Amino acid sequence: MATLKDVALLAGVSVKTVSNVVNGYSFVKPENERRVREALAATGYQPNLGARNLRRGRTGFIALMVPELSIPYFGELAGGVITAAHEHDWSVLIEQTQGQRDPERTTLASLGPHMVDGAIISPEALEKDDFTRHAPGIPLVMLGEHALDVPIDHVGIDNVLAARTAVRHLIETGRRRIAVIGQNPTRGTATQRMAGYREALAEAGLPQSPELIAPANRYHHKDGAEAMAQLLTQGHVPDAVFCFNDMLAHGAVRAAAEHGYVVPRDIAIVGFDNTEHSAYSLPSLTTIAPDKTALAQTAVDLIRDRANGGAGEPKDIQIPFTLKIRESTVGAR
Amino acid sequence: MATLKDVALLAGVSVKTVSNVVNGYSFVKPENERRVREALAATGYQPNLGARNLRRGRTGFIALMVPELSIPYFGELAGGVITAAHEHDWSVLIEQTQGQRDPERTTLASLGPHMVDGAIISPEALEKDDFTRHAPGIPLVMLGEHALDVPIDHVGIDNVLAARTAVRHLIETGRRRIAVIGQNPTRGTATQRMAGYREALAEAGLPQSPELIAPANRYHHKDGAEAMAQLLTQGHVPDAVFCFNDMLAHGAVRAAAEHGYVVPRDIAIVGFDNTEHSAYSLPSLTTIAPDKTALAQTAVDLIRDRANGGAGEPKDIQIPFTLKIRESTVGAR
DNA sequence: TTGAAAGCGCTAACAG
DNA sequence: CTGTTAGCGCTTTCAA
Repeated sequence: MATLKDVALLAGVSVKTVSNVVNGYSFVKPENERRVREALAATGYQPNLGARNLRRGRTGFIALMVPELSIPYFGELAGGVITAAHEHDWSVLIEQTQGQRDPERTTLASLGPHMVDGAIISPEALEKDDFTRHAPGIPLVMLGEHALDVPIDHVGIDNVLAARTAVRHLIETGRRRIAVIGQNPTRGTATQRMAGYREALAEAGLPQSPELIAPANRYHHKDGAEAMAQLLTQGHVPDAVFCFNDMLAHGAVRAAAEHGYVVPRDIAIVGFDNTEHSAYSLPSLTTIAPDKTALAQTAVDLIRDRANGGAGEPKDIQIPFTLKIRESTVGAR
Repeated sequence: MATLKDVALLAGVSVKTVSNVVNGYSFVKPENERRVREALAATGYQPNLGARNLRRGRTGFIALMVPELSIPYFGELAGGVITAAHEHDWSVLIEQTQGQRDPERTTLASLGPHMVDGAIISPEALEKDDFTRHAPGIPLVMLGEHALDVPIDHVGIDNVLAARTAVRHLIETGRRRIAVIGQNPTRGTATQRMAGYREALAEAGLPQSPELIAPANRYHHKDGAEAMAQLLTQGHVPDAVFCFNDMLAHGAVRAAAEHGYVVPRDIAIVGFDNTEHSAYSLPSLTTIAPDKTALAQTAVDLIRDRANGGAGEPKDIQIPFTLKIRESTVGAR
């Protein structure tokens, strides 16, 4: 691999001059520039980013920490982050945590200022303590939850309100026995969505029935299907279910069908995330749709601001969401 | 940020000794080790990976280039690659190309030996020429397609055989007018799957009807739904459809339903990729299931072998696949 | 305008 | 066992 020095030698000039040409700095004597360019081409010189960054004190990378890329929501989000990051000449490093505290903490701690220029983290189980202890010394932005009282930039949607909106919709369409799937005290997301669920019930004067609250460890189809099956076989048949993400919801729809219930006639189901599939499933899924593009953009912008030395209070930015009303609650088909 | 030197100063030893302790090298006098460890703790020392890698001539990163992370198949695959890479102390950098030649080429060219130690690429539209011109000088492994005759390690499934298997299954279950959705001459994947489709038809002595071949530019639900709608409204009603990925298939199922056709009674549908959703949709989707974990593992292993200096002929590794027979072709429910 | 030289933080010879 | 020292490839004063 050709280095600056090689090029300089070949062109018969100093490293500085070559560096100047490469970086388009101050005026270089045309004659020299020509020779440098020739040497550059002849050697096929490619700058060593590692060395350059060492010198400049930046890395050219930002990290993105998500539970699992195999969850379509995070796949979609990650895609958006990569796109947004490219606009600031950043490449994106992705780490997975399974939404568990230990991997989240370890990953956080491993994020040195020498690896990445900043990190976007989507923590589920992290505690305040983990932050204070393992602050990686780089700009950080939290994506999604904000149950933690830590002085870090945050971007997300109003989870409590979103959950309340979803449940309210079920109530407005006449449902009364509304179950929830996804309860999980170790997940920040779950806690907030539970709160919204309870608020909506309270608001409508409906009873809170513990037997209609189904926990879920992971948030895959399987978990939704199992939770739904359990509700149905234990005789706690709801007339609607609010699921904490779309995968749980699709699993629940399937389980309901397998048990002979028709969605939405017998049971209405609403999800959360509006992943691409939900507009095409049978029935299509009513769900909360966060503006994922804005989420990704904003997160990257926040990192950029801090990386450029932006100081001041941590920001907390709310991104809009909408409720997509589809067949799983109003049964158009 | 504390450096080795700071630690050495504080511990009253040389940098070398600190480096030895940090890297667990040769025996260090216990007394010194203790002092070093104290200093390490006191300063909260974190090695500067950039500098270390500069010295070692490695970067600690591998790149993964995929069309879109928002396609669940690639999300699942990327998750597997990240997991496998971690076992070799690599972090994974993800780049998206939209399956288009230009971004693929640009990304390939930008992959210097100083950015990453290797790259796993899942090219769709790249041509041989692009490789010879923009070879990044790092270990490369192609994931998925292998239409190109370039001397690069490759891991994938036998696409032609897989496609043939899928179509054969349709024929065996009595289908005769078998359409295909996803044809696209610029995509390597599509070309191979078309070949398998044709082989299966020929094998069974079925006619090849051009009007049953529906192209698709992108491979999302939308594209599948549109292609299906077009087939149906133009009067080319098939009794089965082979879709080049699961998203197209789900879109097609939905469009069929919207036009009043029942899957699989009127039209059987088979997909490709076996993304998580396909086991839970209504109807669940018959699809080709590549062993994604093996795919990811093997790709990383190939990079590792080359990065460790492994020479020799480019390898071409075939990963097994199975045909998951589900409701969309045999209608259990 | 260009060259020489220092140094980013680290590792690896090479002495001691 | 440990210290000294020379770079890895690059950018950046500082002089010339």
